[in-house]
Amino acid sequence: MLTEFEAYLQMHGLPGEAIHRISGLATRRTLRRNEFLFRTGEICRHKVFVLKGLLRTYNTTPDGNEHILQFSPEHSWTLDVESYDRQVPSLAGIGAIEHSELLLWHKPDFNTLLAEVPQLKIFADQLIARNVHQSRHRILTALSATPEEKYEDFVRTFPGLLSRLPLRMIASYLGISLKTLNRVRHAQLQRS
Amino acid sequence: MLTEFEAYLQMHGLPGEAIHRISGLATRRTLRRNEFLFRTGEICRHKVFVLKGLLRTYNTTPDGNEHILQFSPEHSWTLDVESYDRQVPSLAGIGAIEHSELLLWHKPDFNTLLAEVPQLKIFADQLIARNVHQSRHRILTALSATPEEKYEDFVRTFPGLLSRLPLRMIASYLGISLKTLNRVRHAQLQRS
DNA sequence: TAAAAAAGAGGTCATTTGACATCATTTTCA
DNA sequence: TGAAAATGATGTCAAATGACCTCTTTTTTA
Repeated sequence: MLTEFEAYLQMHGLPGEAIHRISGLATRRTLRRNEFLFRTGEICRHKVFVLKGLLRTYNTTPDGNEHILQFSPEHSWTLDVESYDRQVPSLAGIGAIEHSELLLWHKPDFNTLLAEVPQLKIFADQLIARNVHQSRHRILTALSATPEEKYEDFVRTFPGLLSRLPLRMIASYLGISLKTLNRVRHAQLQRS
Repeated sequence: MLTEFEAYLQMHGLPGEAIHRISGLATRRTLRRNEFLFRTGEICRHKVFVLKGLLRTYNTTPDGNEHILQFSPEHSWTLDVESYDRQVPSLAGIGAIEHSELLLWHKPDFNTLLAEVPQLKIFADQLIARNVHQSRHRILTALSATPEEKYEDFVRTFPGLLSRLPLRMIASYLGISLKTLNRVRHAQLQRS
């Protein structure tokens, strides 16, 4: 029987043997709601696949405001790029919004896999490409969209997350205040 | 004798034979000031290296506002990721701010190089990683920084570009109005 | 289950920001 | 070189936004 993760890899075209090797080096971890995988200042040592639950990558500004860079629901990958790549203390932290189950790979192990399993390298490159596209889109939205457009874009892009997130986190992700988010939502109700 | 581009590749650790193959497939192109490499709606067919000059990647919103996603000065690479990767009409355009000289590679040619010159693939991966870091940083700045902080960050990050760009383009890059940019600059003068 | 904490709705108000317009200066290019 | 275009500085004003506050409801947890 395949685990859920193995089915995920199979669905993305990886052959059985590759799947076996990748799974073999993973360790499992559970995070309770509001628990952290690591906080600002710690080093991001693992590549992370989210089996179940929902994580957030956040950054805290000097004045104490928290900004959410990314939500990572089930079947997504996450890490703090900068900290992982260079193994330096992170500026961002990752925490669980819901009770979550993760698979972790130590960086050296994952690098070994990338070097020895060509299909994994190809798949990882695809994920990075998608990430680059999404970043572009997010930058453009942040630059040019009104709060209303940002919210509509969020709803369109992550329809499934809307009901799982407190509004203040959506506001934090969009870079607007909770007040403004409420105004947008209220205006939309008026119109419909 | 090495061309400037070949020296650039050598400086980044690529061996002579690889450099030769990469150069061999490039074509040159000159853009005059305000000329476009391609506009919104066209397909981005080339990978681009800027030998001299300065390009901008911009996006025009439905209401006619232009937003600058990226400046590409000499010795940087550029393209419209989405359009290049999938060979679909671009949402962004690329144009010359200054008279510029470029090297272009057709996508199939560059893919051949990536497949056959392992050092190029490694180098390209490094460039992508840097791009991902920069995107993160830009997203965070867009979300959390005040106009003043955005401008200071710009000056810190691209000290050399400041004098080469009209202020309205800097404002467009930062996602603030020219008016606000002027206010910020004026406030800084007051203080110093 | 009861107390505590978090979430969120909404009011008020000061501030920031952008839209629009004008004018002087600089740059471009025919 | 001289006309035309672009640049950018600045004023005015209205609108958008966030900070701060209170109150209610929901959720968490001890």
